[in-house]
Amino acid sequence: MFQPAYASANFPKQEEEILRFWNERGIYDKSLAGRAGAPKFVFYEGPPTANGMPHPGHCLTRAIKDLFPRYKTMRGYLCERKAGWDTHGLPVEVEVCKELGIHAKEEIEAFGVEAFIHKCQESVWRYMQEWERLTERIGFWIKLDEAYVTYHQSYVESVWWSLKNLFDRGLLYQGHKIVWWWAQGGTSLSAGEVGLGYREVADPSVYVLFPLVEEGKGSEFRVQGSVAPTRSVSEESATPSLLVWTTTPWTLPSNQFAAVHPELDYATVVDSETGQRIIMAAALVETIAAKVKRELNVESTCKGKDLLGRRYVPPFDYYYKAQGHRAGRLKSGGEQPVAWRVVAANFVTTDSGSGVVHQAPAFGEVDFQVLVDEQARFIDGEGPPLINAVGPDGKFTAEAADYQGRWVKECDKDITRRLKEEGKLYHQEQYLHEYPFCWRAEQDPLIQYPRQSWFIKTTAFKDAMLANNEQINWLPEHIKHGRFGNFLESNVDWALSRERYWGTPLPIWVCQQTGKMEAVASYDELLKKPGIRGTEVWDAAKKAKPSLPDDLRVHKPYIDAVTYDSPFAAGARMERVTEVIDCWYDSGAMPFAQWGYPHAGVSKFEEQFPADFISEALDQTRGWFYSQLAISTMLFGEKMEGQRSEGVGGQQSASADKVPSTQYSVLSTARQAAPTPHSALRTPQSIRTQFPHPFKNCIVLGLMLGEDGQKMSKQKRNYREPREIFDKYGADALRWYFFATQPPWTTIRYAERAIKDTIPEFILRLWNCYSFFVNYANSNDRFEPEKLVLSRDLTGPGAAAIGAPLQLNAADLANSKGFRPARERSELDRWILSELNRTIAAVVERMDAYDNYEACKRLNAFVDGLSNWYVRRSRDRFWAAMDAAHQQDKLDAYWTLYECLLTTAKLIAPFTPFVAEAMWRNLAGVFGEQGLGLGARASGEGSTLPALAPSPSPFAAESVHLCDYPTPDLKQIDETLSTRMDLLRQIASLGLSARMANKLKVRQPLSKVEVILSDQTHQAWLEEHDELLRDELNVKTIEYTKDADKYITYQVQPNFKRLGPRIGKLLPACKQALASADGGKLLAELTATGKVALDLAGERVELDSEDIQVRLNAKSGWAAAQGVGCVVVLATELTPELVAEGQARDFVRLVQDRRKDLNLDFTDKIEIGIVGASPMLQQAIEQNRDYICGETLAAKLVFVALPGVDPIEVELGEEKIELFVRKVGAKNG
RNA sequence: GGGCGGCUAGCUCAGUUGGUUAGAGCGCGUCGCUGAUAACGACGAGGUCACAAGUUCGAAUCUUGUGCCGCCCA
Repeated sequence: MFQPAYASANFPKQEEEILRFWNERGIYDKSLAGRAGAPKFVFYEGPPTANGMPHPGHCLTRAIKDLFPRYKTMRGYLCERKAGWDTHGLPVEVEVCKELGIHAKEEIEAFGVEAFIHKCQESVWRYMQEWERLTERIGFWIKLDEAYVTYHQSYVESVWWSLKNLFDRGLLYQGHKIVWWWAQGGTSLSAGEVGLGYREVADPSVYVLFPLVEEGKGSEFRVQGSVAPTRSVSEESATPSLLVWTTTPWTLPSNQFAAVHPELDYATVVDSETGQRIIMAAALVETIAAKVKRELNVESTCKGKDLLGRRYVPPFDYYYKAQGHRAGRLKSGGEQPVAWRVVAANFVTTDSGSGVVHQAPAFGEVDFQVLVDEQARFIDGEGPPLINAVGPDGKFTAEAADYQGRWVKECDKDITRRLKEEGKLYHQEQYLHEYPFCWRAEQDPLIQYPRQSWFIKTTAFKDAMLANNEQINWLPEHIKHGRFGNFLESNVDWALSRERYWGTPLPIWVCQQTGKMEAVASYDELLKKPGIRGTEVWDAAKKAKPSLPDDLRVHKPYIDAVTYDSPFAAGARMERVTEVIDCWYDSGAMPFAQWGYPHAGVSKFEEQFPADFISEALDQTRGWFYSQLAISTMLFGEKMEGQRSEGVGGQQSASADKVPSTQYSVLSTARQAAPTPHSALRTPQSIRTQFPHPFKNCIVLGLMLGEDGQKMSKQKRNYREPREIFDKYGADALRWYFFATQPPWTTIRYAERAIKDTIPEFILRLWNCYSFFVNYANSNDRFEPEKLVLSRDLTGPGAAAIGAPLQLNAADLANSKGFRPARERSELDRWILSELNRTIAAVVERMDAYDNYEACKRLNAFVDGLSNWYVRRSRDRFWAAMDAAHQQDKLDAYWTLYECLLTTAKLIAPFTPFVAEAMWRNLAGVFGEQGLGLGARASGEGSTLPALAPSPSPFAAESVHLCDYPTPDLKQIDETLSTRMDLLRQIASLGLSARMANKLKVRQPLSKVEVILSDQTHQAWLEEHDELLRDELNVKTIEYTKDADKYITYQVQPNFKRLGPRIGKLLPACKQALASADGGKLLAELTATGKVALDLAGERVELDSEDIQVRLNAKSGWAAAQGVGCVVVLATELTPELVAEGQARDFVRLVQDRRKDLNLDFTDKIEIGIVGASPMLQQAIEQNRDYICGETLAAKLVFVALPGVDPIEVELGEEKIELFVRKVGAKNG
């Protein structure tokens, strides 16, 4: 016997029970153990940060990360799932600062770096429990207790190893990065912080004249030591000036270039008043003329590219005086002045300004890139230096002597005034724009400012990364060449370092005397350095606070205290650089760092690299997706452009042209990379020859918006907390909502209603089929498969090994008592089994392609067919008596439904693991489990079926998640049957539609329907199998009418898809010709000769039956309904017999309602009394007495009151009668 | 400013290499069925497929442009 299944299941409660079951039985571990030795399916967990509450977006990620590993496990792969936590970075520091009520770096310093990082370490676990609970509750199977943690020493040391590798190969270098800088606070701000402080302000907008230097005249720059070119007075009017625009006059002293767009038109104009010749964008001449209110006469025009290389005299000579002459050798040969000339830049527009843009690379990220590009053209060391007349305090340095010590923004006016006095200012105005201020000191404008930073030379791997990207299967596909590919194409070197506190310390130590550096790959390696000192700082801290995790010893400030003897200079010490690294690097190192590789876990890493599957949301494109690809390509790629020979590291790899020059850097000239012999840690050959990229398939999830379509926000409360969703609807509902409502990459709008809807639409619908089955099987029928399924040793080749748990697939069931092969069963059974196997085939095919959405649609369609057609149309079979006449058909129905439900439980297990488990536990649980065996169950009693001979006790898999995923049995698939059943359902649908339109309710039997088909292929079959249709439509006979002209007209259309390529432009004429022809005649000709000929605009076109489409239209005056290829016509005349039968059915319905009201069990026998029925009605009831008594289980039907029974008054048609219903054997009264 | 994605029924979303009646679910309305009942079925109303131009015999679908929304980068 099955456990009773209640139609009103409490899914959330049931899920909690199943979670307990999984935990107690260790089902997840068993699912892995069951795949020991199987091929690997490698999954990587992109580490979430646990310092914030999880929200619905995280539920999606965790659900999809569970779906495919579960699926692949059932498909026979070993898929280990190691959890991970991202723990470093600015967000953590910000959280702690909030808690402490502080902001600035100096406040952190004042608070104490040591105490601060202790707080950070504690903070990252703040919401860990919520995360773990969510992970478990949503059914995400992953090893939480073996999670990797990015601040753990072993993880940090893996990262160190990789950085040492890069450093030794010359790929980790120092340079400048332009950051948004809060000068007063002495700190840079993250993008998020900058975003907080934008305000609209009016800044000066100045148009400055940069006089060009006449070609040839200024050629003295070639002579070392000579003075920079200037212009003589006579040149002034002859040689034009560039009109240069800027909104930050204070950056003009640091000018290095003037940028034009190479493809824009530039005009040389003559100022009608001053006679000056000025160059500006041609498109802006009128605008600027209007600004200065003078006529500007265009003298000539040229392209921007024609101006490239032209030299000019900058407005200030602080640098120009000494370096205006300087030239450097180009890589392409020849030489060029390093600065103060026109360069090309694609970002120049004619939207504002003059089309010529002042470039001060120190104070703009875009400008800086121009400098870097320029530097790249020169032989290393000979290119332009970075000019910067401003100190980190935001004040001019001695290099701009006139303004020394003054805050730059205050100098805008003085600078403008001076330009005006010197005749260099052409125009001045106010410019309204958004400009960022410090969000914690609102009066302080931020400036862009160069900071020394460490970079990884990712640009050297651009092609390798692009090649790897080609091999990744991105879903959706457009990510590959869209967002991600574009990002790779525009790759710039990775700015790795952060001037912060809580992060992986950059493992580079600097010689205090020579500035030479070396990298360290592990804490042990560090401790072995000669003359090591400073480890006592950690020892003391640990002693003072024994609860400190040992992992903190590789963090600031403890690691900073560790110094050792310099190998570069006797008596000098090596000290660590102060920076920590970008936490994205941590996450990207995860494929190897999660194992502590290469200090530990070497074989584990080799076995678990690369990943078969990862998934995160779109915002990880430049985050985790990139960091993984970049790091993996640099460390494990085969075509490592940055690497010479086979050696990973070593001096020879740091060749001059691959190591970026740092000589232009004022700050870093003293420090040079000092390659040291690399440690023995090398990339294993086995890894390097495999796929170099870190993941093969990546589902990029869409972002999840709140109920209002806005970004999810705690303040707006535009979503319901996951926990509440679980409690109200359950994890399966949420999961199905994610998987089945839309493809996972669409931007998804969180809709609680839609989550709720998944229950009746899918979960409950399936559950109803299941409870229907269980309740009938448990009824008097006693369908007990555990007593009918014979042992496995009888099932022949291909069956599971003896001793293995039963998975109850078709082969296991095949030798059971009362089990007939599908081909011997009824049409309906064969149909649903065909649908089942079609569904399996489609779901497997789609899931193997990572297409959960389409897979869900197929599952949903199957469950719909099972519920709304198979079970609905089979109810009578289950309801029939278990007598000789019905036994086999009944058993067929039971076996069919049982197989469908078992298989469906397996099919849905990866999607909705809880309801699948609940069904499986009951449907398969009757077999007992290993160790329990069949003996534990009573056998025989009460069964109406023959007892079985003793057989070895079979037992079933204890969890559906330990089963193999179903595979389709292609022999069971009958496409023709599917087509025919679709047609049958369509006819039924049309019949009901025609009834509706003619107010002929279904309870009223009709004598006949006539069906007209445009295509008679399946008509013979339909005629043979019309019992179902007669029942569904409640008609006595069904006729397939051939001579249909009285009911319908034909509408003939061309088959556009077929004819389009053939006759092209003649199609409209063809359509017209077919429409105006006599449809019936046309068809007759087609049937007779196989073709028809049309004359279209003088051309003869022959059409065969494939070339046309026929639609049937019902003529008016009939009770008919039309579909595309089918018309159904009802006979509407009613005989007295039909009316009586209709009344009988109405009466049955009333009695059944009454049974329900009386809470009778559906096997209870009753007695019926009727009072007040007309003779007509009495006669109708009498005529159908057997039918009525059979349907309602009435032992007695009388036309008198039943004593002691309360009657109810009911309406039957026009009549009102009193109805008495009593359970047989119930006490009177 | 650049890149990417989106815009289809009141709502949430499908729409398969372009094929002439654009679908589903929910919601709404009408009717019906029912011992699977937190149901179920049929029918109906509801669409300028964001807009414009183009390619084509034919465009929700391809091209270009515009608008709006979102994300990422500046």
